[in-house]
Amino acid sequence: MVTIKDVAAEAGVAISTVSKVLNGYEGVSPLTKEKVNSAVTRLGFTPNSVAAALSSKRSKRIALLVKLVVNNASMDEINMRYLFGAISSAMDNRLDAVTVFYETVQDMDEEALTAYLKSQSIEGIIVFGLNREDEVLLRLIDSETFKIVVVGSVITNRSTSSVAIDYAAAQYDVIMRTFENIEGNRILYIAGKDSSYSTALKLEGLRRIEDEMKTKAKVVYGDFSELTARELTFKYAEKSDVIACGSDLMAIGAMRALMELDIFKPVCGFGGIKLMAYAGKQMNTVRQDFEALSREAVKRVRELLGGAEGASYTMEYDLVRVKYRDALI
Amino acid sequence: MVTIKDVAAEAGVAISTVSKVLNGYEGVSPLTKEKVNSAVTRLGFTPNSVAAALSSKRSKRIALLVKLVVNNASMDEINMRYLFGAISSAMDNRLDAVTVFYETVQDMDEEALTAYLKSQSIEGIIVFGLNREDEVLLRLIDSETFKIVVVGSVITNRSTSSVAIDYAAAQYDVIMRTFENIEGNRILYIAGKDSSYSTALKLEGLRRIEDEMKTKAKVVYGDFSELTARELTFKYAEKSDVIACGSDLMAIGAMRALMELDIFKPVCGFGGIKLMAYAGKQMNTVRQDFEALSREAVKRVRELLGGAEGASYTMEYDLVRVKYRDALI
DNA sequence: TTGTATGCGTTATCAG
DNA sequence: CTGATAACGCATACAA
Repeated sequence: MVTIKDVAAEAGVAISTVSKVLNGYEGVSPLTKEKVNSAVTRLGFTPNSVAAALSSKRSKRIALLVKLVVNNASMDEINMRYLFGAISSAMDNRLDAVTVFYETVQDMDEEALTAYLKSQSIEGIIVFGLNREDEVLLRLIDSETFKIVVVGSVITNRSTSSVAIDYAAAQYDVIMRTFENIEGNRILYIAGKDSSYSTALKLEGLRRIEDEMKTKAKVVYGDFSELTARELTFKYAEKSDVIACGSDLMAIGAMRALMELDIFKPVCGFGGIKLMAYAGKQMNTVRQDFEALSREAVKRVRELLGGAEGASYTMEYDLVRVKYRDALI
Repeated sequence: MVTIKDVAAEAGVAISTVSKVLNGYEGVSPLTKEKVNSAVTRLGFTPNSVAAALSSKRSKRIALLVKLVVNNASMDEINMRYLFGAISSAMDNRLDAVTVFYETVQDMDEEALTAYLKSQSIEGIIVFGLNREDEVLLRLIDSETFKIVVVGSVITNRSTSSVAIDYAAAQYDVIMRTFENIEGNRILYIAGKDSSYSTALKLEGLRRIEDEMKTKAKVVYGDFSELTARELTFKYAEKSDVIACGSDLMAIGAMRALMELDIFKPVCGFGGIKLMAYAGKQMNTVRQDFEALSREAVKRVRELLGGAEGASYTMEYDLVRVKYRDALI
C-alpha cells in the first residue's frame, strides 16, 4: 500500500505538507502543490480513509435508516430511490454512507442503539419514513446525540433537520385537480395511518378543501394497505363523487374495487410511484422526486455535521396523471 | 469517549489484556476476563472499529454492489431483499457492509474502481446481478484483488465464490409443471438477455425438455422487459401451447397480452417476486429466497476473507403458483 | 498468564 | 510557507 509517507518522499516534501495539499488547506505554494500532486498520480496514491478518520476524529460516516416493510412493493421502489439518491450524493460529498434497516435495530433500546451507531463511528443519520410509533428513534432524536435528517416528516431540533414536501398543499392540489369536470362534492378520503406524520398534514389539506367546497369528507383509515383501501371502497364508494387516497398503493386498491363494481369515480393517489401505473386506469397523483429528497437530505446532514443548526426544508412536487402504458418498459 | 485504556485502568490490567478479552483470545484467566468484562459494562465501553481496522489492517468491510435498473419494479423488490439479507447477516457476522450502486461506479476503469474500493478499505465484495457486459467488474474479478462473491451467476476463481440456484434444473422443473394437464408440446420460450449468465443455464433446462418431449421450442429474447414480452406474445402465442419466460416480469407481459387476445395459455415465470401477483391470473414460477441467497453470500465472503478458496454454492428453490390475491395485503 | 512497546496512516499543532 | 512530531484507539510481537 502506498501511503502519504511515500508521496512525501517522492515529492521531496514533508508528510504534513502532503496532508495539507490533499485536504486543500491554505498556505502551500503552487510549486510544492504541483510537486505533491504529480507524486500522487505517479504513485497512484489513494488516501486511507480509516486512518484519516482515526486521526481527525471525524468519520464522515452517516447511516441511512430505511424500513423494509415486507409486502409493500411500493415501498421497495421508494426506498431504492432514496438509497440511490443518498448513496450517490454521499459519494459526491465524500461522505461514507452505510445502510441500516429498522428491522435490524428495532429491538434495541436507545442506549444500545446509540452504542451500536457509535461503535460504527456514525456521526449522522438520515431517517426515511419515521412515524410516531418509532419511540426509540424519537428519543434518539430528542437526545441530540447524532446529527439527524428526517425525510418525509417535519420534526426538528438543534441537531435535527427535516426534508419533505408540503403535504397539506399537495393533498389540496391533487384533490382539487381530481374534481375538475366532476359533478358533486362528496369526498371519500382514505387516509394512511394515524401514526404517520404526513397523514395529519394531508388531512390539513383536506380540511381546506372541505371549507372551500362547503362539504364534509368521509374520512377512513386504510393503513396504507391496498386490500384495506379496496374494502373501504366497496363500502363507501357509492356515497362519494371522488375518492382521494393518502398513498398510491391505496389508490390502486380503490381503483380495483371500482373496476370490480363496474362504476367509475375519479381516484387520486399520493406518492408518484411507477408501480401505480399497474392499476390499469388513469389517475391523478402527487409525484415526489424521492431521489432529490434524498440528495437534499445528504446536503443537510453535511451542514449539520459542519456545525449548522437543524431546520426544516421544503421540496417541490408535481401533479401527474399516470397512465397504464407508463409501466410497460 | 471511553477507550480500551480506560477499561484497562478500571479493571486494573494492561491494555493488551483488555484487547485479548475483547477479541476472545486464549490465554486469559477467567478471573481477569471477568474483571475486564465488568469494567466494560461499568464504563459502557464500545470498541472503536476505526482504530481496530487501522491497527489490524483488516477493515472487515464489504461492499454490496447492486444495480438500480430504473423502470423495473421487480428489481427493486429483489434488490431490497438482497440488501436486507446481506446487511442483517453482515451485522450478525460483525462485518461492515456498504451499499454501492453500479450506476455510480460504471464509468470508472478497473484501476479507478480498485482505487476507490481500496480507499474505502473494502476487502470483500458481493456482486448482485452480474452480466457479461460488465467488463470492468469481470476484470476486477479476474485480478483477484478483492474477495468477491457473485450472486446469481456461476463464476469462480481463487478469490471468487458464487451463490446461485440451479437455473437449469429450475427452468426444467417449472416448465414441466406448467405442462401438467395441457395438450400439445409447443413451447414459446421468452428468454431474458443473452448477456445474462443465467440465461444460458435456463436454456440448458429448456434443451432437456425439448429432448424429453421431442419438441423444438421457439426461443425469442424479451430483454427482461414486460413490454417486449408482451409484443412477442402477440406475435407468437398462437403457435404455442405453453409460454415460458425467463423472468416474472416478462411473464406478466405475456399474461397481459394473452388477456388482451382473450385466449388462455399457461404461462410460467422465473423469480418468485411478489409483484408478479399483480398480473391478475395464476401462473407458475420459480421462487428464489433472495434473502437467503444473500445471507449465504455473506457467509461465503467471510470465509474468503478468512483465507478460504473460491467455490460455487448452490441454493434451493421452490416451485410456486402465485395468485392474484397474494398481492393484496 | 500478564504487561510493555511499537506501529497502523493520517491529522493537527507548533516551531522554524 | 514548510517540516518535525505528538496524538488517534487499538492490535500484536515480544518480554517478563
